Amino acid sequence: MVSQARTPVIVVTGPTASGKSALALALAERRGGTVINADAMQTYDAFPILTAQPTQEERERAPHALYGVLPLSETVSAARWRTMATAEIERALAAGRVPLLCGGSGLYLRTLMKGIATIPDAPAGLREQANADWAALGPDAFRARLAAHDPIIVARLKPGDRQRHVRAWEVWLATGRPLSDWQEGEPLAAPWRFATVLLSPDRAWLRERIERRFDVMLAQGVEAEVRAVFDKHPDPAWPGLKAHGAPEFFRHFRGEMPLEEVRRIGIDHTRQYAKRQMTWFRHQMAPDLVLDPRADQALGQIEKYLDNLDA
RNA sequence: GCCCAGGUAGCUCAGUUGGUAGAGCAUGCGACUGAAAAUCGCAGUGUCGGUGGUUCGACUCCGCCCCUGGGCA
Repeated sequence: MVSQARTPVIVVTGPTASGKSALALALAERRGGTVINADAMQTYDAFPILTAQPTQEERERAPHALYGVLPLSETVSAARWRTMATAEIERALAAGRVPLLCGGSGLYLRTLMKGIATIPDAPAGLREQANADWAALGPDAFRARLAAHDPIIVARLKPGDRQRHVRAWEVWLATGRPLSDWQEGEPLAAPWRFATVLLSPDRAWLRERIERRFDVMLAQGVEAEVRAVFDKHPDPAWPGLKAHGAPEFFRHFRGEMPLEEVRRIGIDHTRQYAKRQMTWFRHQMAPDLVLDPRADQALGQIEKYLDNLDA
């Protein structure tokens, strides 16, 4: 048994449907770990099936944290997740357990490991107004208005990138200080050592797996799960409603799309997301261990690596 | 069998009065500092159903054939 004081925080990441959860659970069982969710969508409580959260049985095999902890009406962000994850890591360590981050939100993991600029929260409603401005003014005028206060950020952003322009404007309005200026500040570094494991699957294999998983979700009753939320007429702006497949199911419920198309588009979007994740990991991350999830010895390789760290 | 409408990128389709083609989606590649399952950027690809003809030149016009959908028998 290795000394837990020397054991780093373990990070298991990779594209969606690559087998992160199963691997993390196996590791947690063998090392006395707590699995901590590092996936934005899985923090919401509304779509456990659609977002592929661990099942009840799986959660009984080892402690799990940050799964389905926020109502759909709330918004997670990288910084908010970092705060929650930090608390969970500390709690696990205090209980003598190995913190095991598991998830595919690359930005969140980077925010935790390398930090992010500290910026005050913007008052509610500002973002909504900024989005409305973008629609009313059009990209060029919105951009010009922002450039008058934060030329640096405007130079960095692609002209069509509504979301980031809106964010920059919101920060300027809320703080009177340019976002580019805030970002100059020293990010808070995490106090722990991390051991990062990246699952890097073959694309064709993953594409097929994503399709199969969608069919499994259908068999498990995702349609009813999404329907229950649809029937409550949620605010369409809630970020949690963007889980792959949810917008398509909504259109289906409105009679605008056959189920077969929901399936097709849901699968397509998930595959596109997996591609974006792989691009992110390839260029934004330097993992300690890169594994092919198809390999049976993946678990063994990780344990060997961890044991060598402690030796 | 006859009539009509079609056969153009992987899919759905556009293509002005003849000058060898282009959108959306899909795909590939990339960016990424508080919505990240988000938000964006860039880039392919085509025996224009087949075949003969008219023409300097045919995806565009004409003949024949094949296939698909609809209608009439």
